[in-house]
Amino acid sequence: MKKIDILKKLRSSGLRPTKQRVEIAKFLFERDKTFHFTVESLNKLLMRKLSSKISLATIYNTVHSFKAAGHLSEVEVRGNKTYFDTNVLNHHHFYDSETSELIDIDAKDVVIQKIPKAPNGKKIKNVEVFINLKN
Amino acid sequence: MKKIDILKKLRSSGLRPTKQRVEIAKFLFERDKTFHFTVESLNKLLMRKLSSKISLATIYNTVHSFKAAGHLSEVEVRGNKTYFDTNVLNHHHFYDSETSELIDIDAKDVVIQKIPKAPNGKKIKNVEVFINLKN
DNA sequence: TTTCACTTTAGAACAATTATAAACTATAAG
DNA sequence: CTTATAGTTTATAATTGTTCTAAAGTGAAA
Ligand SMILES: [Mn+2]
Ligand SMILES: [Mn+2]
Ligand SMILES: [Zn+2]
Ligand SMILES: [Zn+2]
Repeated sequence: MKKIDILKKLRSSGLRPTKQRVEIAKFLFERDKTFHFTVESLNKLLMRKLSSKISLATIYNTVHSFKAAGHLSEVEVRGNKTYFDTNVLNHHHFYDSETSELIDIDAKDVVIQKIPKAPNGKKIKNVEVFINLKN
Repeated sequence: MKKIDILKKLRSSGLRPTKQRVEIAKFLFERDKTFHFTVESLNKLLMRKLSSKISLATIYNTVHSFKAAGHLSEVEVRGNKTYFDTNVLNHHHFYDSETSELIDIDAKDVVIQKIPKAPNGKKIKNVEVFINLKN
């Protein structure tokens, strides 16, 4: 993903392409593989990468804006930090609790044969499969 | 589950059956259906139920002790509170984000046909299926 | 009964996140 | 270009969930 696309991505979701948002978006979206992160880890990586500092509040704001715009998703991981995911397609995860590392699993690589029907009056929105790993 | 079993359960896991632990264990384990809770919700329910107050620190201590003893499990739910579960068997969940309610799914009611193999050097510990609901 | 390791407790400390409000800036209008 | 302004960033305070501390209390072994 090129910088011009970053600008388009921001503008098309009603987000002004500010210096900070562009830096964060470049960092998050100009990569080939999915990136899973917490705000804390993103902050550390950005501090290392960038000369100028982006305030922590801005990182929170931006990540939430990107999520609201559908450019990031949230992954549920044990512990009390929130994990985000640059893969916004429906997919699943391996989770290595030793390293706290998430690995994507393509939705097509998981086939579920049997699933209970949703409770009365409810529908199934989506199914998430979480595979815990050990050594 | 009767009180005598509660005492056995505590003693057999090396936990002295103190007044507080017995009250909490009775509240958690003397029921037919699985109970999903956060420490906050448990605290509120206990305050309502009991005449004497149990300190929040004790509720945290006790829940952690019960979890360590294998009497409770932890469920991953979006948000930054930790959810606990009186069902310690391998099972799955429906999650209704409208009401923040978890509903158990018996392991045998989910059959997975295809799953990717674990990454190099890792093994699969367990598979958790999380079914998000909508109205 | 006495003793003491284990437990409870109030409150402090800590960690993650959100709110506040003042300074700053992208951009649209003139 | 200027200017006006709504949107944005920032430092910092506030809030929330959880863990730590250390003093007082208690279950149970002897
Ligand atoms: Mn989490
Ligand atoms: Mn959680
Ligand atoms: Zn992912
Ligand atoms: Zn459950």
